[in-house]
Amino acid sequence: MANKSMNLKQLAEHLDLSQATVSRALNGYPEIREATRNKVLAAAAEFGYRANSIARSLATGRSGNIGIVFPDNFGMMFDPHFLEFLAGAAEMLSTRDMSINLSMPDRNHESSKYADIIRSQLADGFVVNGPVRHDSRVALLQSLKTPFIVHGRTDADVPYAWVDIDNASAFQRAAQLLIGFGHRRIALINAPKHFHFATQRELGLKQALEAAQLAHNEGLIFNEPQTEDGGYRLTNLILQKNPRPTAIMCGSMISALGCLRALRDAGLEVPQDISVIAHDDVFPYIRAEAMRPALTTTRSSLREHGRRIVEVLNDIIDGKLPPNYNEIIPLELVLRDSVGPVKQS
Amino acid sequence: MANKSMNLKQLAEHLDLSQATVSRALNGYPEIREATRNKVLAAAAEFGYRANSIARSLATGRSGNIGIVFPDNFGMMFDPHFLEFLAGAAEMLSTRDMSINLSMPDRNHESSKYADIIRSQLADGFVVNGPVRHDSRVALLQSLKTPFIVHGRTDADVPYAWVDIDNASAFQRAAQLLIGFGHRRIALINAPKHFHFATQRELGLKQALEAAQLAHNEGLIFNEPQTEDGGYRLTNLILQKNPRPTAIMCGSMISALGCLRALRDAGLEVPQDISVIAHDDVFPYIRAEAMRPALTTTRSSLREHGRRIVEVLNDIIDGKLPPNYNEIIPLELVLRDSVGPVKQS
DNA sequence: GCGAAAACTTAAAGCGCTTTGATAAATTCT
DNA sequence: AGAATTTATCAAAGCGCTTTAAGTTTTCGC
Repeated sequence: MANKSMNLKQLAEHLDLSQATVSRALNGYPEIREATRNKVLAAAAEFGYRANSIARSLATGRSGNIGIVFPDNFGMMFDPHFLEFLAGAAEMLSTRDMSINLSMPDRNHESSKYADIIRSQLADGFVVNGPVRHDSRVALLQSLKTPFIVHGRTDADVPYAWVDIDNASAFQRAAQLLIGFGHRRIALINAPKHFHFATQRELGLKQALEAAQLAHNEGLIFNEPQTEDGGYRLTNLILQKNPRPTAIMCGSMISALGCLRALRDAGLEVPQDISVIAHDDVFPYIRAEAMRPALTTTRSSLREHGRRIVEVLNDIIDGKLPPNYNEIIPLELVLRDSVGPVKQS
Repeated sequence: MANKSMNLKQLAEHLDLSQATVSRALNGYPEIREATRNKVLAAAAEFGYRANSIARSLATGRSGNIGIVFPDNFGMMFDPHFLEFLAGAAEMLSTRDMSINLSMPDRNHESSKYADIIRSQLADGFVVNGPVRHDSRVALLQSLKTPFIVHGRTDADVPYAWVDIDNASAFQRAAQLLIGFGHRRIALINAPKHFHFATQRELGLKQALEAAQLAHNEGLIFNEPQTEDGGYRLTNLILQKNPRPTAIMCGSMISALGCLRALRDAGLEVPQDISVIAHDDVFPYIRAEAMRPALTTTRSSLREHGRRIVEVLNDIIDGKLPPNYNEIIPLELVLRDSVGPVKQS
């Protein structure tokens, strides 16, 4: 019954109005009398009428979708945090009756996926995830003349829209905290170098060291995918350094898990023997506050990023914001129990 | 240039053919002469023509999308494995020029999201993720007369399409392995009881115990979201039991991580002091084979599930498979190093 | 009360495709 | 060779909506 629903024509006939009037009433055009609009709205509600979005898209040229193409950074290894981002984006879009068009890049002709989606008019704009420093997608999307926004940043020198956190200053503040506790040798378990955020985090650490007139920590920075076992392996490497670092910074909660595992295996207590700070993307299944000891973290909710970024992207699509708009989402340094003064040895 | 691309009309004019002929040639209809078809194909390639999918959808009534609505099981807490599933689904769809329409359920009027998507013709079918035992979505989608498939199963007594793994027999086999090693008290860190798969896993364990004529393990089964800190907390609880269980089964690699953390904190060696088996959904960032010791697991790739399920769903949509089709994907029991004989005390 | 402006409503075109039903050309059958 | 098929192509309708341009009615100033 409510299944094969009524279309505009039938609704208009039922109301004894033209399709145009009904359409306008539904879409909030001003030239419709209040009485008429109410009648239309009531009937629409009664019959559960909802515009066929395909037809609407064809007429308006707008799909009502935001395109997201899986980033393929490490082959087919997708950062689990990405789901949190998607959830945030979907959540915000659902309040606007929009949705995500999610697809996988073609293995053969890489970049063509975006062009395909545009030509097929499947999305009104894109969010680019997991940008690398030299990311071909920004040039591509620019040449495609389609609205897009990058979650994070690239090294591109052309202007484009992005929303990011201030990775450099976050890690600088975290490092300052460690330095304040007397730490001099600070190791960094970082994402691969081709990610802009990874270079920024390294920069932040180095700036903090410089500001304190400390030596750079050569040989203590590692760039790898932030997996659990990567964190484990790299921490073991770090522990073999001589003199041994007294603090470790981890780029993600997942690598932090591996790091903590290695520390326990080595019989080291946190923070008595060694301090740990991780970056927390706020991932409900792995919570920094539930660790023993609770982890001190730089913290920024990817869910929130997802929400905000589609908000901005929509404004860019609507022309309310310029196509080179950018925004830095502030992040917190959450002090918990995994950082302490350097052990006197 | 390649941006605002040619449409069918222009392509037809260029070729001096009717739109109908060009359309048919492109879509592989048999009544087109080979020579003509080749000419059309060549021109399409030359101009980078690609049918506007919105227009096609309007004409055919098919959207080319599979709808996936975020499952909202624990409030807004989304299982990170879900991303792997999405990746698999997107991957398979991309080979068919289709994509995923991803959206979030409305907080206010729950179920209406599916109806909205159908009325808006945004998807040709749905996959239902994270089914609970009494899941209203199957009845809803059935009443909406739309093709759908469930990833997993519910307790519904009506027939519907699903693809699942045999959780019961997987956990039975795993438990048999433990029993073979002399384990008598086996704890289970399981997902909440309202998930069908959780009840099946419990059933598998109990069947194995029964078959070995062992007492049921009352008080050793825990049902909670499979988080890292949940695994930690529950393992601590388990370790306080008297007599202490000699083996623990974990429903996910994430809870297994917490479990192992608790065991190390308690100074217990795996497998010398206690054996551990986990279920591994194949999550590249947390790998059972990279643990110390490498974890023995029941193993089934969610990525693969995603691929297979959209394949099946498409066949259901096309009428090649019945709407109550179902399939059990086999899973492996991967023997590694975390299971050993019971310690003689 | 009249003309002009404002307020409302409508018919119809158009979005870019697929598909039906008709037509024209090529082939086969007596 | 002419009728009956088969094959290849086309013109036009239709998918369900939005929006333009044109009407019709109401309101208002004087």
